[in-house]
Amino acid sequence: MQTTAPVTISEAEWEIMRVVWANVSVTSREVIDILEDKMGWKESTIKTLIGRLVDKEVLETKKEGRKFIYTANINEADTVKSYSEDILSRVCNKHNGLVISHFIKEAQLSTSDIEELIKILEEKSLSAPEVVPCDCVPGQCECHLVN
Amino acid sequence: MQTTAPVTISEAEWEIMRVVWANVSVTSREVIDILEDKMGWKESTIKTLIGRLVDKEVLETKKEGRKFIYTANINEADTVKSYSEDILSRVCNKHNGLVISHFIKEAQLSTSDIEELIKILEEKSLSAPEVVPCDCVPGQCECHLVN
DNA sequence: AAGTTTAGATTACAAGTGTAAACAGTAAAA
DNA sequence: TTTTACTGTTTACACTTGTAATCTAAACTT
Repeated sequence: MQTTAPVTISEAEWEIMRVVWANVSVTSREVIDILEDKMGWKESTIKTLIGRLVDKEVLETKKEGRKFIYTANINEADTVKSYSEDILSRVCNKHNGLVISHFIKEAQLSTSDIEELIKILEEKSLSAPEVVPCDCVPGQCECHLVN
Repeated sequence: MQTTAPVTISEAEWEIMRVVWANVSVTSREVIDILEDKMGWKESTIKTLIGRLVDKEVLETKKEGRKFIYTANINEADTVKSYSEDILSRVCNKHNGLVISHFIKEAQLSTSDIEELIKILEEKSLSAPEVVPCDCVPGQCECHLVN
């Protein structure tokens, strides 16, 4: 069962998730081998992080002999999406464009990525409003200063 | 002096910052009036958050009689940008396009926002690579499973 | 069967957050 | 001038996070 959960995954936990997402199903040993050196983490640390993710039900476990096989209960795309929502919720709607332009500037994009994005934008353009309404709490963005 | 600081602003603190950014310079009273009801926070809570932002040197203060005038020491755009970098650092470069497409789908964008973004993309396209190289730690993204 | 390795569970502990009450000093009001 | 109100400071406390050592039970070696 897939939860588009309001679960928060911390930065360190995210590193673990990347390994799980990439490998689909892993043992703790694999995660440890992959991250121990690269992150400079002790085995213990990685075990703790895995344990927390299991507690949060972000990782599923299947017992296999004495060890567990871990799989992700949320997928990367959904998780990234909820991050997107979070960041967009932090600025006035009127600045959404600006936020995305930052992203585009920072990101490494291939020609085909760019083509794809332009296509999405063009499509979105068809139903886009002339102007985006601000729905901030009055006092939390400049829009309201004018009124 | 403007610090593009590695300072972290928590979610609750961000709400305060929005008020400061929007109003350029504010008193604690103003922040309290704006956020108390909307956030369901007690006056005390807001004072604590302001205090912490001052400690972090994210807010500057100027004494004015018995009260302080608060101004931001970091700007919204830079802060948003550092968030962008953070989120991009959490996925394989090859997925940057996907991340941005999520953003575009979630965001409310006006026709002129969209035009602007397309323009940026077209420009970026001129120097874009055919394919983006993955630079993940082996095991942390699918790219490496193949090699 | 006894010893050793290993996987997961338990415990630890400091820093950061969300949330707030209590306090102290100064300015304003009576 | 005494009282009141208000602003900033101190203290509080539980939960999360980063980071890890230790413990326990099972499995693998010899």
